[in-house]
Amino acid sequence: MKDLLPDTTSYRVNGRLWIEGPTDRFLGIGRLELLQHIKVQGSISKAAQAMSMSYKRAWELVSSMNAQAREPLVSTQTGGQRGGGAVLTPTGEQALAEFEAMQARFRAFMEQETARLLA
Amino acid sequence: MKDLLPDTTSYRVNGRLWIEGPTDRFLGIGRLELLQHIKVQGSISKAAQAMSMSYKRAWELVSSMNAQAREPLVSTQTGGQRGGGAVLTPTGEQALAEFEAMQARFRAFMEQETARLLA
DNA sequence: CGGCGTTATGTTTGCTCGGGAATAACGCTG
DNA sequence: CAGCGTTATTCCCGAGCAAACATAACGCCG
Repeated sequence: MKDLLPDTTSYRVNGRLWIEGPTDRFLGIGRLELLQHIKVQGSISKAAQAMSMSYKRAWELVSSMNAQAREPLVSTQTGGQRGGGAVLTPTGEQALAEFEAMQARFRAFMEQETARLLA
Repeated sequence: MKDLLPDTTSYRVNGRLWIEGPTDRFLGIGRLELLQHIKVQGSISKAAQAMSMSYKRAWELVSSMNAQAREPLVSTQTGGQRGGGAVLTPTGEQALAEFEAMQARFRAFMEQETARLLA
């Protein structure tokens, strides 16, 4: 492959990986990052802001994930101390960890393929 | 992961893989299928038709691939016997074969991850 | 030499998706 | 009990992107 590319070093293998159910996407890199931000920020709106994503979209993603899992990944509260907030449930923590690991394996796969590209 | 999914058998890992350069995408599954159809049909317009893709889009993809590779992947001719046509160059054949192999490895990776999902 | 099917390319049209605004409800907190 | 920041939800609009349309050029072939 390298012999048909002009500048071999500037090309690389890239991709996206996700878990999908019968109807919708369940978990992808975007949703993963959203979960990570929610874990840190403790709120959907703060997480959305930090990713420069609209609150509406962030809420829709959370809603979609919660609807598809056996138990919600994110637990939300309206009103209260800081106006409300959102935290990861144990289920959410588990999903986060496992999909992070899957993503890591995927990154390794892509690096291997990139290396093969230039070999 | 399986213990947090409602119906374990209906979820699977899916994804997209591509080769990208400094500016554009170079080769992905869509472009691969387009090359396969061009090889069979001998024309961009027939290939586009067979994929229910617009001719313009198909032509743009071919143009992008040809511009990025050291030598064109597709050779075209206007006018003549059958009005013109398009065939894969040896470079195109090689790119096709190598990316098909990469795709096959990617499919295997996704199947492995799907299996791990349900384990 | 006119017709055909193709490549090649610009222009317009249309549609979908997400962004943003608007609004309500909620429950601490001063 | 008013205020605040959050969740939750609806509605409208614009940007972006791909399809559709239009047109030119090309070169064999009857």
